[in-house]
Amino acid sequence: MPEHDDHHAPINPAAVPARLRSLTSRLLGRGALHAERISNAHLATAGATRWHYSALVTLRDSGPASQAALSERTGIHRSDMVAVLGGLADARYVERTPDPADRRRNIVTITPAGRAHLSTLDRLVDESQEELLAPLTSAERAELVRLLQQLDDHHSAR
Amino acid sequence: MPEHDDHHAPINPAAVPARLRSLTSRLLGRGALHAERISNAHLATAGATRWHYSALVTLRDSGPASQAALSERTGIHRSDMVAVLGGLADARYVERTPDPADRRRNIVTITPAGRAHLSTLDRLVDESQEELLAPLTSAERAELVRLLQQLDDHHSAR
DNA sequence: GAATTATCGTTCGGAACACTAACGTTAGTT
DNA sequence: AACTAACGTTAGTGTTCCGAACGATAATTC
Repeated sequence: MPEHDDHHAPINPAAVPARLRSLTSRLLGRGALHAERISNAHLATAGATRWHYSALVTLRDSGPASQAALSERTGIHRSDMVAVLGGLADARYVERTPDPADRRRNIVTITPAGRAHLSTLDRLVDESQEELLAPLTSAERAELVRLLQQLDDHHSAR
Repeated sequence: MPEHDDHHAPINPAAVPARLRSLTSRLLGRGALHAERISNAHLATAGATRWHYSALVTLRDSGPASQAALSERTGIHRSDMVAVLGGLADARYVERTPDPADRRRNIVTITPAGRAHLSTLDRLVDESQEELLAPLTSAERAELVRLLQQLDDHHSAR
């Protein structure tokens, strides 16, 4: 007969050790997972992914660009960019036209339909960030962004 | 003839748009990637991975445990834990013995050799954190850990 | 006590992600 | 002219995270 309070007690009831709990690399991984799940869930309601969103935002805010330039700006690998733009082009959210000045390149441009779609995605992303950052004050959110940017800038530097 | 300063200039030289640059979910993803690369590179010099490290630390700091308990504490999926412990057991860093009180369970224990190995890994992980957090002051590192813990605690809560 | 329900370790496989290699095409360099 | 390099594209690899299912065992319910 089982004791009700010691039911499924593991050999040792201790939780995550402090060493692990305060490991920044681990916390970053877990934070990224949470963020990824939340963002994908929201964006999926509009049939989009984070990659689609990144590409569209970059096209809107930094203007038309070649696929290589888009890759560099978004961090999406150029071999993955093909499918992302393929999907966006199929939905008429972007247009791919050959660059007359350099025939190796495509000039990718966001369409009016793409802008409309993007404004929906913008809203979904805002909701994602709100859900993700719910436990933090707005000062804390700003500080977190600042620290993460410093980290990224440092390690992305060439 | 190419101009040397405009060599490979993309259609539009603008960089990552601000909207993208300050997106916390994106920054978390990039930070996690940097952290993962650095940690793996260091741990690989001792033939280990982050999973091996997490398991060993948890066994040392929280004591012997079943595989299910280990899974819960480390966040490693129980189906992946099998191979991790298999590797550690092959190297004699842990021992898996059936639990006499519950024959479904294995009791996993870290061996003296495992502790010795772990002290090496501890050093490598410390070096990883130092490399990862190089651009931050020690106050900033503490603040980053605090913020990330708040985030993780909130989203890991059941 | 028998039948059901749940947990354990384990195997298999899938989905997403980041990336490499290679190719034909085009441009730039020597 | 010959070489080198970048472009978009396809195919494929390794890792990570996860769900499904299984036999074995334990706990719960009738």
